[in-house]
Amino acid sequence: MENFSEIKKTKIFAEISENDMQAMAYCLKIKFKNYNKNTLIIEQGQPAEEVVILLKGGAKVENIDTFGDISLITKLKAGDVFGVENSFLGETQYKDNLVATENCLVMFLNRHRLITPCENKCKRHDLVVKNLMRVIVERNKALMEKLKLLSKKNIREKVLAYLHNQSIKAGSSYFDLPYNKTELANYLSVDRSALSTTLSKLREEGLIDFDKKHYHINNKAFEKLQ
Amino acid sequence: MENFSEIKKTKIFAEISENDMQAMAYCLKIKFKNYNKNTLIIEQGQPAEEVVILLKGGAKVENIDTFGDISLITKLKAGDVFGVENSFLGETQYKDNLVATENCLVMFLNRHRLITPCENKCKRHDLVVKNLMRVIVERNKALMEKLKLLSKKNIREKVLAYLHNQSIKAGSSYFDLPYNKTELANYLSVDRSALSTTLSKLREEGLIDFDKKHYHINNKAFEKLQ
DNA sequence: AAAATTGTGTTGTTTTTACAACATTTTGAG
DNA sequence: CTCAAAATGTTGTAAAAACAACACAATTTT
Repeated sequence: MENFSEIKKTKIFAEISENDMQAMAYCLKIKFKNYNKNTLIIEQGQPAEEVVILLKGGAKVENIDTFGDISLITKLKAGDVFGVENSFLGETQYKDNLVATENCLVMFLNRHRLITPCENKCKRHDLVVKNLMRVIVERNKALMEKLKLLSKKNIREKVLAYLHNQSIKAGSSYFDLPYNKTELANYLSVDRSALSTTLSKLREEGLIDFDKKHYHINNKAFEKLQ
Repeated sequence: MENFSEIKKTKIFAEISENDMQAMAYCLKIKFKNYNKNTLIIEQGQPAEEVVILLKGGAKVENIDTFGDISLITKLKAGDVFGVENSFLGETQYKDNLVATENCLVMFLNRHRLITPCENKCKRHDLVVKNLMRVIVERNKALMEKLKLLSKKNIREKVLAYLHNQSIKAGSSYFDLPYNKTELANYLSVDRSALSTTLSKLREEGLIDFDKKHYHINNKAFEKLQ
């Protein structure tokens, strides 16, 4: 099947065989499309008729608020999903922009077909729904984690807590962030230059070290968090 | 069935008949317990073996961070659910405190039984899973909404955006908040006295008005948000 | 390889926030 | 109803953040 090697790596179609996938392809009205770097894949406010899966490349999710300010919600990599919540809530508009940060191959699924398992025709549809659920709950967890970050009193605590989280996830005190400094400031909803100052101070104090997107957090910093 | 009038009002058992409920009761190992006001229903860090449903009364969800600071996550009312995400992610610890803010009647369900529909025995189990999913997606949406609030640059914008949201939800420019000023400050992660000052200023400018938990947002304020 | 664009760190200034202290009001328990 | 506890609004001060401007570095484009 076309692009199956990428499809099987996605969170939603994990554990699905090529045969089963074939059976579902028609039912889910699967479509594929390529996007060039820096092009808009989904525009905030447009009718949300499809669930979007990133098969190759990378993208970012952005939100434009009523003041026109743009904030970076998150970055997506191959296998990640966009617009799932809409399906379950029956919401008819995408609430964020999806922008290709690299050349992308994108898969579209009909959102109505996705959540209502069809009789007989496609066998493993129930497993897909279960996978979907997992994706949503994981996002839920990520959102709560970010919420805790943004609830911190000052930039210093936000940064330390974020680096601490990422370090835990990487399973090492050395780790890479998906963001450059400008993006990190945006992600943490703080001023870029203020973030830069804070990072420099933390480095000066020997609590952290960093180079480009590569970071190291010292044990001493962990202690500060206890 | 015991407490069925409350159970059928919950989000998870919406549309379930008393007969079906009866059939599920054993399978889900349903238990009931009463809690007095200001007592701890669930303690952060304890083993998460059950999903908690508030049948009567009110409760608040709090999180204690590594610094020992307590933040108010949300308030629950009759019919609301706690600890569902744990079930899906197979997480073994509750990540927040659940505290009764009034005398409560609480229902506990076995988390393992909840997400794995049992064969034959309880008929409408699949509908329950669907309801659960809806609950999670709705919470997801609420989390994203709060995230957008906390991303705002200053208290003024946070408050205006929050009041705007609540006004939309209420479908009127007059509405009640579930929080007093102290709790609102906590919810928005800002200093209480700073919030108080901001609210006073907004009232002085004629953008909003309020008395206790009752608020009114003026059209002028809406315009500021465009 | 050169040029243009974007990212980064630093500094000084202005604005906003947190913090602390207090008087007053409201709430809730007995 | 009374009294204690909690919530609220206000003020002044200290701390932190946002903002703006800039030089330099890194990256991307051509």
